[in-house]
Amino acid sequence: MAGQWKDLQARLSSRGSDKNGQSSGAGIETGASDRSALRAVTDRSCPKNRKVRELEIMRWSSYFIPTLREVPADAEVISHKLLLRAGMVRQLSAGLYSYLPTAQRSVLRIAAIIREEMEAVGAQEFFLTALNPAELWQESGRWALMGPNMFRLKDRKGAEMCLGMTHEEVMTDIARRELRSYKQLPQVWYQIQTKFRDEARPKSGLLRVRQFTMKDAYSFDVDQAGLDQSFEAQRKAYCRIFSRCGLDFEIVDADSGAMGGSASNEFMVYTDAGEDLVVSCPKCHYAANLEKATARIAPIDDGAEVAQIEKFPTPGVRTIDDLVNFPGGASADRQIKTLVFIAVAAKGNDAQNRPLLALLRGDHSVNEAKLSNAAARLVNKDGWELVNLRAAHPEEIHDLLGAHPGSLGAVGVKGPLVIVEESLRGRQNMTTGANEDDHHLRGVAVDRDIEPAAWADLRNVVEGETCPKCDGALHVAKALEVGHIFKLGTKYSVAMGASVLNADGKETPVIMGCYGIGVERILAAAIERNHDEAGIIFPISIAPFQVILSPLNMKDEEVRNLAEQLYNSLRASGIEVLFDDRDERAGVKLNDADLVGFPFQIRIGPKKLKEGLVEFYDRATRQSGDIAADSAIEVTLARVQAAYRQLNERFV
RNA sequence: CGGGGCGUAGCACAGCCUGGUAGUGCGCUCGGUUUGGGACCGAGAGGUCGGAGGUUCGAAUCCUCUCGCCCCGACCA
Repeated sequence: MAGQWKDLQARLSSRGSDKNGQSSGAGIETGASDRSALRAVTDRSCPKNRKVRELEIMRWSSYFIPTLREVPADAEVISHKLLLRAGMVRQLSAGLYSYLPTAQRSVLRIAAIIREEMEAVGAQEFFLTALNPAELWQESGRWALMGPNMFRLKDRKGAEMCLGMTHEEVMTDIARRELRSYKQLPQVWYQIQTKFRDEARPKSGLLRVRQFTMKDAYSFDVDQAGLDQSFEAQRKAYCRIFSRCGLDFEIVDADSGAMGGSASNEFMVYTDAGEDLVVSCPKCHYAANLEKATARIAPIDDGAEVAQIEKFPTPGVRTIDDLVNFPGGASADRQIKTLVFIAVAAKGNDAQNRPLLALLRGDHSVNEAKLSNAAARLVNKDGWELVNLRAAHPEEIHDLLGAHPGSLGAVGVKGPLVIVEESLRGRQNMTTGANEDDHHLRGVAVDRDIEPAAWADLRNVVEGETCPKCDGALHVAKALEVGHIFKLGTKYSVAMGASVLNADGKETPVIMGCYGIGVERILAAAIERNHDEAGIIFPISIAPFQVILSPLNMKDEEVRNLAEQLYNSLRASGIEVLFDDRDERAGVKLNDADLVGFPFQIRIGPKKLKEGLVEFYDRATRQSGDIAADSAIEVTLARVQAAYRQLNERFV
């Protein structure tokens, strides 16, 4: 991995000067590929205008950065507020955002980093259509599974279409048509594409949206060992991508959810704006999404088994707490909590609603992802597929158990599937509802009195419980998912018939992996993690510009002249510089620069210039220092390079 | 989908309860004075009050419907 990284660096540094005299030398990454493509067109079509256009495009007076003084009322999370205030994005509709030029520059730079790291592990870039025919999704079974989260439409002939939420089906379709032999494998294909999801509730600015950019990669291998290698290569590439983007992240064990498959890792960035909870151990490397996390809990001494269950009246008792405080009640960890769910299952065109009881210790809370997995396993046994799992309505509960929530239990229950949480194994002298309003049972022994259809881990781990791997105390924190890698296995290749002949001449389904990154989430996460009261503090690798050049008084001729000079020299040195040539007061320029978060600023003021000095300002530390005006280029280059080194160092 | 909140000038908001000439700050335009952390003075431009219907002599204001946005929950590769 270190070797690959050095190769990459060498490639970057060996990039020559282009024809406009802009050099990408000195190892400074400029996201040059997109820009040079643009330039090539301009060069041919309008050579005379090119110079004018290029000079003006990096001048704030003509560049579009509509910063806001006041915070828009609709914004809640910090990244959303700052993206709006910094003039980077504007909202078009719920969950739909326009990226203005500075945001687009950042997004392109993030995409460029992703491309470099994908190519470095041998992944090949595709460009697929966002518009997909329904048939493909029907083949994989996800047409039904995705439900209302998928944007659907009909073409003029009435054929059903959808907007892609992800591209397993399309990639698998290409694979099945073209791949014939194990000799063609492995293949790793990726794209950076717009995805559409009709989210029930878009929110938090760019964090949960209905249209976004995703890098999605798919690997095709002939055997499990190959998949393991592909998976590992992606995992390492992801580490480099997020590091180069300046993000601190945690790799966590994750639930595979509707994607199916076995191993699954999420790349998480800790932030309160995130919607996931990560359980981590400070003593070892254990980290898992709450949906997957486990913990060891202390055994509880239940005393000697009593022979008889005893029903007793509990007027008005509705909650676990009520029963704790009720005379003759029980502590929460000696109660059995009974929750009723409806599993919606399908088999072909048949559908059925199956009631399901989840039993947990009174002081534990149910984790619906775990419950859903357990329910799916049960339902699958009979050849059905779990479509949905929902909490039962109060009327349904009463019809089923003859009592209202607050007095429910599973003792003697025959009809519904009963799933019992692992921590209830062997427990006795427990208290639970009697399925008769205002009555409970005590003296319940789980093994003796309850008939489980399955045992399962169903509960949420809580702060402070013991790590499953060591004796550390677990920590729970909010986090944002920026990447997710799966070992899919053969779910799609079997469903859609993608197979090759192996070395023994036997037809075998290809083994797949899929690997996703939310591009704009990287941008938003970087802002969540890097900001202060003045604004954004961009990591240099993804900043819209590396440097802002700020003459503090445009009326002063000497200031103006030096600024022009420095501007040209910086550009010639390959620095991405924005020239704040606006005729604004110093305060406005300084505040705007801090708000948008350019990593470095060169400030030219009339007084210091008389002594031959300019100021070099570091946005992250908010420290500035005087430097000789004629050393400004040298200093800037050194600081920019040092900033990149700092980001890259973790993987050398 | 359930609960809550909000739609009035580019932005942030007041006015609504108690119906009668649509306002404040910032931003914008012009003139002048200023010029190192979001200047000051003066003069201006800018609003179908989200939309439709109703009540009324008269509706931003009251009533009904509707659309949109935000937040909480449900949901979420």
